[in-house]
Amino acid sequence: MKLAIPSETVFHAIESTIKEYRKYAQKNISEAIPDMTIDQGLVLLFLNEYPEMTQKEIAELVFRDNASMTRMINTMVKKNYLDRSMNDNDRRRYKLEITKKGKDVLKILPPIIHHNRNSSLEGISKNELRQLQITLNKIRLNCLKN
Amino acid sequence: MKLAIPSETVFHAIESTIKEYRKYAQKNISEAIPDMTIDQGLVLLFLNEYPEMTQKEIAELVFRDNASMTRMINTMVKKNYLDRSMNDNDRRRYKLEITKKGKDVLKILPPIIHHNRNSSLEGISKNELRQLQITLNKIRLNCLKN
DNA sequence: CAAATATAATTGATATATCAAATATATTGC
DNA sequence: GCAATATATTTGATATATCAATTATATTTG
Repeated sequence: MKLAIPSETVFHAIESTIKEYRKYAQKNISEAIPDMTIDQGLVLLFLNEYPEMTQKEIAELVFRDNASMTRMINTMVKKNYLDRSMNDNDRRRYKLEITKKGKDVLKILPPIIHHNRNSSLEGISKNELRQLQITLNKIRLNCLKN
Repeated sequence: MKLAIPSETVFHAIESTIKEYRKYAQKNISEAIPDMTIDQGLVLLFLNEYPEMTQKEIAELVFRDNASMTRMINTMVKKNYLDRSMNDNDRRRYKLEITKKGKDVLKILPPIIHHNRNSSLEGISKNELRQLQITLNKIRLNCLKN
């Protein structure tokens, strides 16, 4: 069986691209907010936009599983970015609130993320980006349906 | 600052695609070889192709850092897929050898990987794939140079 | 309404990721 | 040949990932 060597496949291209982006984005975030990770930042942004969101819903949006989300939120509570308290309407769920420290971060984070996204997409046309999304989506759907 | 919601960005598309592919590919591998992960499989393939490769070189090819590679190889030795012994030419390095169990896996792994790759790329033209690689590479290089 | 089922979140086990610091050996330059 | 430097690998700290099993509460249905 003749197999393309992994590093030449499109999957490797996808993976190395997202890793390079993450490394780059994380570096820029860390410079401004040392103890904040990209993913914790995204969770903050989501919670800010949709305050009623459950952990499960956030997990789906950021494409992570519930267990990961539980642990991520644990560390965010420990780092004092979030407060977790009981939700009296549905006691299986928690009420998640952004702390003062979290709100401060929300002031400086968006421009950094904006810059990360823009600068990593420099020189790529709208059209090219749209095509990228389309092709990626085909791959994703193939994986889901098989 | 108006920020696109993370799940709508191209980065999310990239990330969710590779995750879906990994999940799909891992499922197919696990059915045939329960204790083998995708990445361990790739390391086996690489070592088979390039037996003299150092851990550092493998790490670069599979786009991981040295520390991760050390730990991955530790678990592969523990699972009896690899033997690690001293390299007398350069005693900073190790000699990595694929065990019988590893060789057995190498017989059944390639067709599975082949199938994973093919079926997830169904309905995508050569041209479209080439364009995908080109665009991803632009992003990757933007991240590297910034 | 009670039993069955569904849902939200956690926990345990295991694998991986990154960074920075440490260790051990090789190589280079004076 | 020795000191300075470079290289290969490991280790520690911390964050994350997935799966399966568990807990606790809600909802549905006979």
